[in-house]
Amino acid sequence: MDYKATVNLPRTDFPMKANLVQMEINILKQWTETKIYHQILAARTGAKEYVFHDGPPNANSHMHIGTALNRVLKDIIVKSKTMSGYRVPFIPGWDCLGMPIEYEIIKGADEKLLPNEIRERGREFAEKYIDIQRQEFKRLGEFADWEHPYITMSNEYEANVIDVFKSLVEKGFVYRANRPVHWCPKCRTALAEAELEYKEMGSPSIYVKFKTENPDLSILIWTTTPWTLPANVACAMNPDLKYDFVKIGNETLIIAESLRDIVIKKLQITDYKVEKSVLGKELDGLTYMHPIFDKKGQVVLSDFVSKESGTGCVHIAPGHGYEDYLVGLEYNLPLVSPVDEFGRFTEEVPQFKGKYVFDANKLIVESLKSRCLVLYAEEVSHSYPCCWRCKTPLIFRATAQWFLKIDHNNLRKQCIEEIDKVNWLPKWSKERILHNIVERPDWCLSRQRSLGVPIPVVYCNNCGEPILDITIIDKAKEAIRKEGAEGWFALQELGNLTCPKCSHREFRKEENIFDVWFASSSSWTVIRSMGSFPSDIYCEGVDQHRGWFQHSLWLSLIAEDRSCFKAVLTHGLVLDQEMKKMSKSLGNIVSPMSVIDKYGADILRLYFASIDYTSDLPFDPDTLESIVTAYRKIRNTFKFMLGNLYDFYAGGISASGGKDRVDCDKLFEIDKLMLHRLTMLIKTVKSAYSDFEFYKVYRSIYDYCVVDLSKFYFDILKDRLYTYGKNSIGRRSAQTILSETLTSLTKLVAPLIPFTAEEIWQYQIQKSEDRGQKTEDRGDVKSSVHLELMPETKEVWIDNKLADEYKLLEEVRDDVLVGLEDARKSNFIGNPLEAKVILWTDSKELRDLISNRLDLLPTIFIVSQVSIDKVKDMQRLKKIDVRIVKAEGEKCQRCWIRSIEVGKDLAFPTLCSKCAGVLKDGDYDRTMEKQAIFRG
RNA sequence: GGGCUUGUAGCUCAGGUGGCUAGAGCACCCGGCUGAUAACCGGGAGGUAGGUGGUUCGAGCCCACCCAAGCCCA
Repeated sequence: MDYKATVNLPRTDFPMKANLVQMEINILKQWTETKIYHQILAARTGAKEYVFHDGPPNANSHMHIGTALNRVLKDIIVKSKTMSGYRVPFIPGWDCLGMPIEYEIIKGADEKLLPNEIRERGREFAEKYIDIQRQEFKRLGEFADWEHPYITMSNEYEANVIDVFKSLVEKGFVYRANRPVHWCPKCRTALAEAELEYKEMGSPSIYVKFKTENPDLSILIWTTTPWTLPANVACAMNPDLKYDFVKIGNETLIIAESLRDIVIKKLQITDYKVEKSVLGKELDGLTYMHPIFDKKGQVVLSDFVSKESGTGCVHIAPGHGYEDYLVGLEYNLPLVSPVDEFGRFTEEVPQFKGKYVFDANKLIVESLKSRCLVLYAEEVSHSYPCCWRCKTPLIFRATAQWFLKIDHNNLRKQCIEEIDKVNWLPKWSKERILHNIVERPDWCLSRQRSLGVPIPVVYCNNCGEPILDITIIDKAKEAIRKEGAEGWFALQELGNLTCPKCSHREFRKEENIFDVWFASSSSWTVIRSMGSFPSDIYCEGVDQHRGWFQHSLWLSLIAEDRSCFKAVLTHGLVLDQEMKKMSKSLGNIVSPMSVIDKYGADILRLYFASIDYTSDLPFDPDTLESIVTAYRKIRNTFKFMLGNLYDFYAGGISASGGKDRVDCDKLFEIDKLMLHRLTMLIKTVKSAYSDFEFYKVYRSIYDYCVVDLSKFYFDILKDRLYTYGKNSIGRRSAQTILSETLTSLTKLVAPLIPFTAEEIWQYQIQKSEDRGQKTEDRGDVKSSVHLELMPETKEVWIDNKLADEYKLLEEVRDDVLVGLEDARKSNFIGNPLEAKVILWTDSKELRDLISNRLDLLPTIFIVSQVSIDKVKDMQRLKKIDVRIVKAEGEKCQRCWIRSIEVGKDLAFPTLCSKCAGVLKDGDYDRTMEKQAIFRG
């Protein structure tokens, strides 16, 4: 007789095959309909707020894989903090200004556009991508206030930027100066640090003599930018470096001692003599003849002169170099910048007037050579800053710009102190930001572009005096708040303003706009206006140390006198499988949406969650496949639990009580053990969430599913679940644990795979309703898992003694499994239930441990019998001696365990006593049996 | 050229303050089961710890240098 129909097999229509893409879209629809985000916030009314200010991605393209990582991490934080009891409003933002979009607009236009046309088209362009990205972010499963994002091109936002500027002006941080900045001669604009791209480029490398008034004595300088020589005004030496007077034939060269040999060798000079050595400071004020013009220059001293490269004598052109500029300030040197916005020499350099500087290099070198000033010339390849958009090599050019004075009012020092108060995660991130703060030059705020927030400044029409005035700024702020940037440009009424210099009353408006970092780094005003300043956390990629993190800090420090974030979480960048960065030219770009459309968002999320994001992370298809496999394993673990709980009434899927639930003290020993392990898992996972260590969350949950549940507990449990009486305490005890585990795991996993967690959660609710459970009987069970709190850890469930004992028992089990495998290999047995295991050890401690629960061991090892005995031919394994023999008795046709009891019950001659008892009581699932009869 | 970071089996990760015969899981190979079945269980093989030196009785761990990769800056 076939007893299969009398076995309590798992029953569920929860699909093994996830069909994730469709399932996610359905759940998404449901979340939209139930307004899940707002529902969650409402449910957390009165709870402690966790302020998480979103860094705005640029609205200029579809979501990149790196953005996907960032969004997933942010959402895991939002969801896990929410489930930890916080109220976590999340206002998404978009950056709509700046070169990336402006460049696209200009590129796509047939004709030259006016600034307001660029702004208008930029707006349309950004709006399009905000919508696209919003859809993509939603598709990732992100919870946020999607209908009310902040966008940096909104009137309100731009007015806030002006407001921040006002604070800067009021506190005296803003000045206008002629200063060298990175300049793109093609785009004709100053560029932000972030807009530079270093590329390998060839340049002339020349060693040039600066003759002193003694025609036989020269200073030797080295440069790779000959075109800056017309702007030369000085020659810098290091005060503490030794300089040699090197006599070569009739002439003498001044070269730093530390570089002398290298230089001499380079110049291919064999015969020379060091006449004398002096310290750099002794050469202060020495004059020399300008290499191009008929004028004099002087030696100045500066610490920045390196003893490692060049000649130790540095040609100084304050109009063309930042350090040169600083030296110039110190010595009050003239600022010569004879290059126009197209990168051509002006009439200040009549010899080369109109020549593009990079073309002029050659002419300058020839001119120097003709006057025998060049001792050596070659072509060198080095990395050189280029425009990130048009790839043109940049020049350093002095222009009139607006600056933020970093050292005003001790700001830099205050910033360093503030950095110390912020929690930087990981902690090396603090070093990183400090390096960006300590040495940075004043911030150039102005850009000669169109797509951005206008700088609210006017110039006198008569004398050209720039006027920085609070009332003007206030007027600009109001105009922009009402009508945006155009409102400011259209503004006629400036009050009774008179030029402080010439008293004229007519003015023109500044056409420059703010650096895009200024606009995007004012975004903390968004949370300020919500009364939620500062943010508990900022979370962006490592590259933002020089960008958004840093600039947000400066601005909030000035305006609000404190940092806008309490913690900063940094993640690495997404690279390809070879750890190379993704780029169009390498063709190794992976689109996150293609992954989502093929596998589902939960897979992508799980992928990112599984990797330690603190360093850069590779993205490769093989790993993705392994994540798909891992997901299936996790899913199947849930399916097993669901399938075995179909008849279990727990009194609400997460509640205690319920008629089938077994009290803690009546649970089977191994079930108690699993309660202990579950508790430990919950502890680990919760602390990993709170430390933002999501890969630890993933790994502990995954390992729990595979190692603790699937391989160990479930395997052992099958006999009890399937063959024990349906309502027996043994089966109910197991189900109690399954129920608890199911609920806890679903919650724990919810921030990582929100769709699947929701699917499981609602499936359970649906099942209990199908069984006639009313919604009001559900207890405190919420309609969405995302409304729930993380499972509590109950200290009473912790039993370290039991856990230790089972750790040992599992080691014994491992040995038994090896023994069984050997027996199988020699065809002695097939199924382990054919075996009886005989164990022996000389360790009394271990022998006591196993003999105390000898009756449990067959179920733990999943064999028919176990005994403790010292017999012949035992296999000596790691922990214990093992011998496998044939099990005694006959195979029970229902539970397949061999037992000498089989045959004793005449009513059921092929069953063991346990199974016979179950059948007599009729305590098993009859559905299958009826179907079998019906079919038969 | 400088700062920061990363480098443990094919992949993702473990390995408090140096004691290791370097561990898991996945993938792989072999086998079992057919009552989680487009599942499940078992076993096995896989490593010159990026490299070279040093400190130490002893280094995956500490130090120096080098190599590769990433970001940032010149």
